[in-house]
Amino acid sequence: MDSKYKEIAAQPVPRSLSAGIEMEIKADITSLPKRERTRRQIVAAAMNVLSRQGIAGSAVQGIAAQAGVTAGTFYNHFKDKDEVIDAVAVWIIKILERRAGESRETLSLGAERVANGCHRYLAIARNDPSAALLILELAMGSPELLTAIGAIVRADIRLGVRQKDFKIFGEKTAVDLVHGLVMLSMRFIALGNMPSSYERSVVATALQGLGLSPDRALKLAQQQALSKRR
Amino acid sequence: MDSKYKEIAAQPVPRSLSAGIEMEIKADITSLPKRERTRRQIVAAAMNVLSRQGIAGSAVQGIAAQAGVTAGTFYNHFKDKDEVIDAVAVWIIKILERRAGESRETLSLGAERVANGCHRYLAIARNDPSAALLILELAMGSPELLTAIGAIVRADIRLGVRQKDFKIFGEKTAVDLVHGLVMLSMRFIALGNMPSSYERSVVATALQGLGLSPDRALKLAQQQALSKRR
Amino acid sequence: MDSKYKEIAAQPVPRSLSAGIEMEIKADITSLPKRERTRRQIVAAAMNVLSRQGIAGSAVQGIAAQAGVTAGTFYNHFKDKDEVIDAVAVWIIKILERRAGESRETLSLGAERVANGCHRYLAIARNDPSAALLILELAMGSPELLTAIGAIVRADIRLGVRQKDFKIFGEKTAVDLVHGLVMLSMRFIALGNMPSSYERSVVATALQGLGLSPDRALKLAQQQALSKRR
Amino acid sequence: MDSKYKEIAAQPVPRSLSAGIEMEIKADITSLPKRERTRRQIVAAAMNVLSRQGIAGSAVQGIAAQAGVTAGTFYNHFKDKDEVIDAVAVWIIKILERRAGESRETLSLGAERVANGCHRYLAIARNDPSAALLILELAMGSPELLTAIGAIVRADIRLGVRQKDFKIFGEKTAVDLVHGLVMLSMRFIALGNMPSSYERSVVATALQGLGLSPDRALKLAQQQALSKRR
DNA sequence: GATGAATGAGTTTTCATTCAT
DNA sequence: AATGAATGAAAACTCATTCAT
Repeated sequence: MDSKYKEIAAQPVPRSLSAGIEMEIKADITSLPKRERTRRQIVAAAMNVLSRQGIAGSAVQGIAAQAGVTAGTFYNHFKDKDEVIDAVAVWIIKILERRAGESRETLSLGAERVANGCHRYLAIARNDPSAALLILELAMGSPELLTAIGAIVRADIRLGVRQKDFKIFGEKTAVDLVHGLVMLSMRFIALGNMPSSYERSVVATALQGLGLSPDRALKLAQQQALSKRR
Repeated sequence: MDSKYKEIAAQPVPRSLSAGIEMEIKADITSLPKRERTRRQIVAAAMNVLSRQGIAGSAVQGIAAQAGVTAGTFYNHFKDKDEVIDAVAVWIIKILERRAGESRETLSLGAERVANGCHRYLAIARNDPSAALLILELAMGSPELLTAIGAIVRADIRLGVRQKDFKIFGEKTAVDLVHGLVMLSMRFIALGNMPSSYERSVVATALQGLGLSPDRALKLAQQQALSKRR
Repeated sequence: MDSKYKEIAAQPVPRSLSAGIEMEIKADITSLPKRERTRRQIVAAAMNVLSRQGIAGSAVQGIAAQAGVTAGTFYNHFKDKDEVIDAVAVWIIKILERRAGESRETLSLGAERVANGCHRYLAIARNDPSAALLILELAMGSPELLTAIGAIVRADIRLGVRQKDFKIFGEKTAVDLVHGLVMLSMRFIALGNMPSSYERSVVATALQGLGLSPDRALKLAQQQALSKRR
Repeated sequence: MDSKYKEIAAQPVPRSLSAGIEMEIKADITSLPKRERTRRQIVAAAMNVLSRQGIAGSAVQGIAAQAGVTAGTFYNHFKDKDEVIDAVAVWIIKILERRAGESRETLSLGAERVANGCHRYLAIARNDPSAALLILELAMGSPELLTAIGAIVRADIRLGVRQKDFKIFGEKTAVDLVHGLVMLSMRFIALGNMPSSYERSVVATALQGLGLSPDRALKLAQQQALSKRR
């Protein structure tokens, strides 16, 4: 029965960042040529459905229904299921990069930027657990997403090293440290309900791992924690 | 088409630790009563198939075929796919714990133990990429596995703290640091082919994240790296 | 083996009322939009298969094959087996009601109507044993069908009571009397081959149970028996 | 998994007539030779499981588990599932006949006996709905059970006719009247909760259908209703 | 470009039944 | 006689994908 998928589509999404990402994908969609408009609608719908049901649990028909089109239309725009998943990943990277760019502008220290970046990711997990879990799931599946996200923090770390704040054993390892810790913490935050003190502790630990003294690590973690939402 | 599953079963498994784990599961299987013997055979087969095809990509039929029984027999022993996956996870934990226990006996310092443990996990990724990826996938799915594995390193960290080697912001965060970094690195090692210098760098970074000075971190990382195989 | 279901579909249906009901369901099907057309085809096929094989003995695949579609298509139209069975029941009620309405128009007495109704059901059993058995099976499974059919005879009984023909102990019990007797007789007629005198005897007994004198009961039973076919 | 069936077996049976019949089947089982003892145990278990889960919903393995034996043993005693169902039917007939015999001894009038018999069946539905539903289900499947049970009431009706109480149109039809009404009422009682006034009304209606005057019918229905339990 | 309808290959799961011990 | 283990055939249901209109 097709109605089944309509039902899934009808379920309200709790006001959340997933809706946030979904909305960003659909932003100024009206100004686009028709073909691109439908495509975007489908990608946004996929973002929505994938975060709610997980990758394996999502069906093309569900995504199509959520987008308000039929499965046939889906295949007019995407070769197969994987292709739309890739498209979602690409959009997520794009959006995360933009957000990262926005907040980094005002911060001059690499350490600050790293702290800020970590907090931003942890906030996603807190404010929109399902989007966070989707990001993690995507990251597991495609090393590209991992690398892309890594590129951002890599630049910040390099800056921090130049500023003599960080002492690291290798750029890649340093990125992995931050990355690994943050992703694992995102999972815990998204799944359980960790106290917000956990988030600060995570960020401080990451900074210490990059070579900061415990004191400075903690101080920076606190500082950047302030601007929480988003 | 049933032959499909036979083909899967027939594919040779590259000489690997998965075979290693698979073999450990089947060790002294002959001395067991028949029921338990079959059950073990299925668990071992599941270990084999799951690592080759991933969790979502594995079918009960395939596991049964690999075990040399029919799907019906599978369901005589396990309620469903999830149950056998849990059984695999339990076995993996058991085996990892045993291996961890063996090597820790000779090490008195928490820092040494942590270094050694990290190296051990990274070695799994190097020697048996698919088993490593399965472990990672299992860990993503069930926080219990995560916690179980975490318990081992947690004890080592606590020891290191008592010995004034580690300076941490919280036990959980410290565990997550090690865990997150090691798991991410395992993925990279399993997927690409990282140089073995990467492994040392990873371990050193983890130790520095726990509060060790760069020098000692690096030294310990080197030291424990020696006993690689296994 | 898929051919199994094709064979079932290929078996000729003995010229019968089941075919009758099946045909009524498919009547003017060509004028319908495609989706509804297929749906009807499946319901008609279900009617066919269910009467031949019983509810428990019927498989979705068999119904689909009989309808000339695949099982997948079946599930595009019905959530599960139960849903198509319900649809069959609804159609049967609809058809039985229509038929009842047609013959009642010309009869002014409640007693006549009851006699006529009973004969009509018994005729189904005689003319189309398997359809009758299906109706009985459906009635056992869902009290709603029972109630729906009951509503028809209930009105007739009420009329007869107002006309001082019937003396009953309660409307429900009266309905149950007619219902119980007719359904049981339908079974006997459908299974064995009872003489047509049995049918008259059944109707007379029902009328006597409703309070008619033996003479009038028998007379009415004879009278209404004349218009047999259908 | 086999444990599944053990769980079913472990569910407590509400104190009931089903347990009653089950117990009667197992009565003085200890004095029997081993082979017969096991057989009885299985039949009793079948009675238990069939009433709880319906015929289609019962599995051989469940019956075996309930009997405390394995499925293999089941097949040492019965050719197939149908055979044990037949055996249950046979036992039910035997028990119902015995009970009927017990209460009829004291009643001299056919009308009394019929009234008493009807009440006895309705009481089964009230006191043990699931056993009643099983009896009905069995009756639908095998005309033999129907006939066997019918034989009892047939004798009573014949007696009533000789005593000039009943005026009927044929013995078979008269039996069917009683039978049909009682079985349908049993279903209603077993499924919903009908008031006990319903039972009296049912019996009165049956008697009126056999030719009794409304007054006598009602009086006898009341009279025989007194000895309810069992 | 979009639709809606159909497909068919999977996949899980259940269960009556067999059989060596 | 009983067991316990295994079997294999069938059934329900899902879903990615195709295609004529």
